[in-house]
Amino acid sequence: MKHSRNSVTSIEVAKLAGVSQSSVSRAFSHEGPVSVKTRRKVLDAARKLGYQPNAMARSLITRRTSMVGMVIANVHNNPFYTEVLDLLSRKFQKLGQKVMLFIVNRDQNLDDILPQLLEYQVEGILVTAATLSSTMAEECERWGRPVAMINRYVPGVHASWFCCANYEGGKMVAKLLLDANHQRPAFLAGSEDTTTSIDRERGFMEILNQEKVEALREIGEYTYQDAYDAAIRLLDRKDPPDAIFCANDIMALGVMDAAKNGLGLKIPEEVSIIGFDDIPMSSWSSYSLTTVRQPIQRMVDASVEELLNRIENPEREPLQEVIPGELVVRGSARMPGGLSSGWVISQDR
Amino acid sequence: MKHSRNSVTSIEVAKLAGVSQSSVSRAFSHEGPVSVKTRRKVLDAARKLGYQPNAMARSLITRRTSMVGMVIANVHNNPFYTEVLDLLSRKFQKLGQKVMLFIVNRDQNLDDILPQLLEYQVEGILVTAATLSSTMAEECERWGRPVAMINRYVPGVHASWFCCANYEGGKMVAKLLLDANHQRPAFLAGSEDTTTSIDRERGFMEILNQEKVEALREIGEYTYQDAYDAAIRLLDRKDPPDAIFCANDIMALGVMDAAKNGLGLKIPEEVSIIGFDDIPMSSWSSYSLTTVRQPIQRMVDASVEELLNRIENPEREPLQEVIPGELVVRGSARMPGGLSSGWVISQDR
DNA sequence: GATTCAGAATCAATCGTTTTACTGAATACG
DNA sequence: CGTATTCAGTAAAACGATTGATTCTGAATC
Repeated sequence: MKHSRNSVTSIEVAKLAGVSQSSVSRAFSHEGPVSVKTRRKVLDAARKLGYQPNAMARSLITRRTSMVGMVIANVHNNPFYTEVLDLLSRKFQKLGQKVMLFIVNRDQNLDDILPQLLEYQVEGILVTAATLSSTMAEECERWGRPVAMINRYVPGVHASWFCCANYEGGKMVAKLLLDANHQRPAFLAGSEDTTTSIDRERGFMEILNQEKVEALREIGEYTYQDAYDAAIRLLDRKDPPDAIFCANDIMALGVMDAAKNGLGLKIPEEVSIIGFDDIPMSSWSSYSLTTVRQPIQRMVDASVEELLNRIENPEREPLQEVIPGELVVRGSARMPGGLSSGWVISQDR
Repeated sequence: MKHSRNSVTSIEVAKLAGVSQSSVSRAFSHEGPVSVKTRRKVLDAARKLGYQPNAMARSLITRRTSMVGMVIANVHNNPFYTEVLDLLSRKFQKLGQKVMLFIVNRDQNLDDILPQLLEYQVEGILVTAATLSSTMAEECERWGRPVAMINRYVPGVHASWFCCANYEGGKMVAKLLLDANHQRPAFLAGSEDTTTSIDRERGFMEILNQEKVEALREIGEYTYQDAYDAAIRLLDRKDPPDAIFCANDIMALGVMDAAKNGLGLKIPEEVSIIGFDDIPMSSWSSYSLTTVRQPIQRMVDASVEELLNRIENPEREPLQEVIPGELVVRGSARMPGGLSSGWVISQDR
């Protein structure tokens, strides 16, 4: 089992360049005094040998790794999180951070993932669409490993998080449906254990209750197919809803297909459908889904910057922020007079 | 700039447990002789202090990191690669490998990514949907870092790769279209610089030329919108095609929307559309796209296993494999008699 | 020509493990 | 009883870098 891996060390470079090993180090890390002459000699020798500093050895002494851990769920069934993953990864890259990736199931326990990340000395952890137990989060923070979350929060825990204004988004949708004279709205929930679905529903119901409008409710996993099936159940009853607000876009698309192709209903004439996220497919002409757009870029930027910030300044208190989304009006829902496809309404109107 | 990071070391554990530091090491790595008594003492002390071995220090001496590099492109605009990413990541996880992730643009030069991976001592590199220059690949291999690619190959380079049988897939589609009496097929190419599109087109054209059937051709980026626009150009001419074979599914969906919603054409009565990949959206009832399914699970399994295999056995010659896809018959293309929606035809029929 | 002094180069300690070689104690055996 | 033979445990040398302390230059100053 011989492993003849890359074994060009700074010592060999030093030997070839005729300088000391520390000069090689100095020439690479732009610290300390090195004359242009020796630097040139070193760099030449390094190139000749194909030398590259060993990040493990470096991090051992500097106690910095420039690595962050990234834990993300729902990548395979929700394009929204694909986009988050993509943006996060690129942003970290641009800022010189290496990313150690773990893709998990939404409900998967992270207790065996985090130790691995800590073993590898990641300097911070970014969790998206997966839920961290509060003890685990505290654990990380206590060891000086800041944690930032996107679209999840753990009440009372010492960590950063950035969420879309789900509650307010739900309210906004309810208001619009009522304004457009819907009589019998329904909410299609995603899994019960995610704060996103819960908060969106709470906001939605808040307004309906206020106006004494009763709402139907169905539930499914966060998938196209589950939503499709749930929609059939919902729309096939004797007193079907005239509007369905779905916990996210993927579900809304399933609902649209169920209504249109499954039951032959006209959208939005016979039933209005609204989603949440604004994934790329929602703007496709077969769907033209009216939805609440999540401020994805801002969530990504904010969380990454906050994480790196807290890595540099461990004493800093974690930041938490609720970022408003905006309603994107397309063709899948009847709208109040004056609002037509193409409008984008920010949440704090 | 004080960083009070996790600084519980094996020495402190040793002190608390009243044993030597090497015994702590022994107790953790299940190597060497340790009595149950001392192991228990060590593990107790470790738990009390929250000790975890430092992977950097370990890898420095063992010269193993259990890390692999993963470079992937097109994640944001092609759900197929999202799925690949997801499966790859989980598979590596299951096999105890940590993944260092880089998401790049398809046409991005990897010359600045690879050095970073090598610096961090990844033991192998898995490249998907991005293209590695042959010198770079050789470089990695020469330093004992095996490279495996999915859906890309570099002719003559010493690396592993696993591709879908794109050429044969193109042939299969052409045969079916001809068998179903299409007179005027078209190919909608993705970017010119990807072997996938090129090979699929080559196979497609091969059969058409053989039968002396002329084909139209359009080109667009691998995106819904580009394909939509290209389809309009294609279908709006005086002699429009009666079938369009698209370089991938995302493009096919754009084409379907252009035909159906943009130009009011009936699918498949007025125009047949076929894609490649079989992404989840293709089975949605609004599309019901007939397509060639890539053997994604097998490609992932094979490439991961091959990579790890070559990490353990550096002298092993790299493996290369072309894995057949299968035609999934749905409703978007007229089929020869006897073939109806629901059929799945493997490539080597 | 002796003295300073800054800048360049080197020395050597260090990071937190693994692992080889060695010590000591306990057991087995003739 | 004396000597092999285990087996557990320890000391110490790596691994490949960074970095504070130290020495070495050689030019500038007096």
